[in-house]
Amino acid sequence: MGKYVTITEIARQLNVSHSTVSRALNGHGRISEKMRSQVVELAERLGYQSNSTAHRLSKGESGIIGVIVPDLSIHFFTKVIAGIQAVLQQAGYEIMLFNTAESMEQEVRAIEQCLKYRVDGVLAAISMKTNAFTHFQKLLRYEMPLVFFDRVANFLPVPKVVTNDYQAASKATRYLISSGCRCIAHITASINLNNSNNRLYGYMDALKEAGMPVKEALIHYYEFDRESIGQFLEKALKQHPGLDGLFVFNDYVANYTVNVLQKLGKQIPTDISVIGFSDEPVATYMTPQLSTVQHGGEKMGGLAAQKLISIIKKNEPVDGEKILINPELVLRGTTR
Amino acid sequence: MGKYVTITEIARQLNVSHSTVSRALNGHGRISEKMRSQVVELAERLGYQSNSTAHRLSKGESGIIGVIVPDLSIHFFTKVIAGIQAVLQQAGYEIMLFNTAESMEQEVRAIEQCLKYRVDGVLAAISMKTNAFTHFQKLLRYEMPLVFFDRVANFLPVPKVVTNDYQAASKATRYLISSGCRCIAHITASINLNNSNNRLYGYMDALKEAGMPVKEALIHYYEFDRESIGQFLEKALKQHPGLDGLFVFNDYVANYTVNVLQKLGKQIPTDISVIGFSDEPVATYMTPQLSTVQHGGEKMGGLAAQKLISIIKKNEPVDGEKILINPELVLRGTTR
DNA sequence: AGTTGTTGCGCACAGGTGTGCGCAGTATCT
DNA sequence: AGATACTGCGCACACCTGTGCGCAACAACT
Repeated sequence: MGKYVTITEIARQLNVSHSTVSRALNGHGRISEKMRSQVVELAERLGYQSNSTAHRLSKGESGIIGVIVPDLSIHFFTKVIAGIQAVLQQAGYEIMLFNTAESMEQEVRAIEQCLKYRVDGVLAAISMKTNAFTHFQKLLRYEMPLVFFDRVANFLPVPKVVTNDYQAASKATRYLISSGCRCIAHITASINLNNSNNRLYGYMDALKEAGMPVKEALIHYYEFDRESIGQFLEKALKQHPGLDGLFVFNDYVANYTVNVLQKLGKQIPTDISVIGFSDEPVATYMTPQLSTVQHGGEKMGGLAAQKLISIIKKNEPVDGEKILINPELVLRGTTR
Repeated sequence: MGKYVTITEIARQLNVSHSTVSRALNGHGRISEKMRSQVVELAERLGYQSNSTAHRLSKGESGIIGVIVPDLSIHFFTKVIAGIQAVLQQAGYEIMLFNTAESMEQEVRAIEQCLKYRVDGVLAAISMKTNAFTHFQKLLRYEMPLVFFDRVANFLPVPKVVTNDYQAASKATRYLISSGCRCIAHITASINLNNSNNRLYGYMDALKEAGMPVKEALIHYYEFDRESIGQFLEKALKQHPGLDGLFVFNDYVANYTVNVLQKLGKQIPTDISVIGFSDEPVATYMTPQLSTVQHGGEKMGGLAAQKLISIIKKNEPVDGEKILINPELVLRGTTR
């Protein structure tokens, strides 16, 4: 007994019209209690499943939200998706997932599909290779509700949910200071400027705030060449033997850094405290476990989804509002 | 500017019927070249996007595949999804993603939604807490194409794509032997029996095959208590000072184990070779980098998707066929 | 010129659901 | 008993696309 049961089929079996069945199941129009229970009972028995597609077609809503992510293998984004899903599910939406693999063509295609499927809204993080934005503008021309998260196009009049990198970095640095560190180095990334620059400024301002000098010799611009980290640390330790704190822009690199420091004979955190960034799984699998900044992926996803829903529902005027997420410190074994 | 353009609207503007427009755009019926170009031109100008929902409704296909995953934060599953997406996109399908967060209720709900949206097929990995299978049986009663991956229900007559854990473990162990190891220990998990038991047998059989004894003292059953690993290693090294090889059921635990061994003064891989399992990102962030078994997530996703498509398209009879994926060794710095 | 073949397009329906309107039947009130 | 109100349900349309059938117009043939 294969295929789906429709309300028309139920209507046929009961010798009534399909509208009666519809009313019985939804309780919207007037319907006698006797007929209602009769219909409900048969629907139950035949295993009726309402056809969302048809329903949404006639209502003009799809019940689907397009979620566009640049790289699923970045753990952070999976947390964002979890946050998105929790909120959307509450509101009765499902997720159509697009993984652009950092390709602009894929991103364009994803948006095309969102339009074709008459998705009710789009949540997107922009790919690194995206250098034109006509596809997003097209979305806006169709008045499609859109919210950016994490990777945003600042100049588009679209709400954006992003991490407060500046505050996060300053918080981490201030903690290092308050726990007794007197000479704090920072490893930052030379690409992906938006995020890491803000973290760099947060680090520098926290130092200045505490009356500590910012020294170029204590800042390393990482460019995906691991060896440079060992060289940097050896040189920094030679110039500043009192080096006792380190803030790293990313947990994976922090993990590597801890290994290098241990190999150089340093005790973590007794000699040197280390704080990473993102709270990736690797953080809890290190020895000692890594203190880090919780990137707040689920929170970001949840807020972005809420914002999107309120745009869809209340039709609120869309502006370029930027929602900042203040990350939390997660203190584990690499700090005092 | 504003809402969607329909073929009816295009037809109205050209004073023809909507079927003419449909034919012009799809080229299925007979149509004059003049009319065709006229329609296409106007459609282009108005920014026409065909309404997939309506199209699929009339064709009786949704063009959507439901993908049910127990935990997105497990990196392996994101690779599977990437593999799935690559294949499905080729075939013109989109993904509706469900993350059950290892909850059976969520899994039941996901399947309910798949039915409501008249999804064309379902790819599922079962949650750990699933102890009844009526929801999957319901899916089968509706003749919904279904393929399991990684976490499967063996007794259901559904194709399954899984890792060949036995062969993977035996391959890893044989490599350790061939690279000169003469005393090889194994850390396995005491839960999730299916997978880890097969790995355990693969390890044991490889030893026997090489004429080496299987010793209980060299096998540790890990139960998420890290301290036990240090205790196990110290004891094993005392009883078997010649211990020079280690096969671990999971990269994260392997990472921890390498840290412990280094702390015990062992050189990796000079004194002891280590092989992990899964090729998680952490493997490349260790020093030395971890040799491991590539779990083959993308391959698994791709094969599962292909199987599903062939069921949908050719309507091939469904059986409980089990497709095994033979993982590859990834040799890095923790082996000789 | 009449017959046959071909071409271009409209009509009407299918797919499943929801709803405004109206009709018939019953209950209530005067 | 007649007027009014209300109840229960069917009809027809909307949402949008695709297609089988048939009609009309025209070309080509005998």
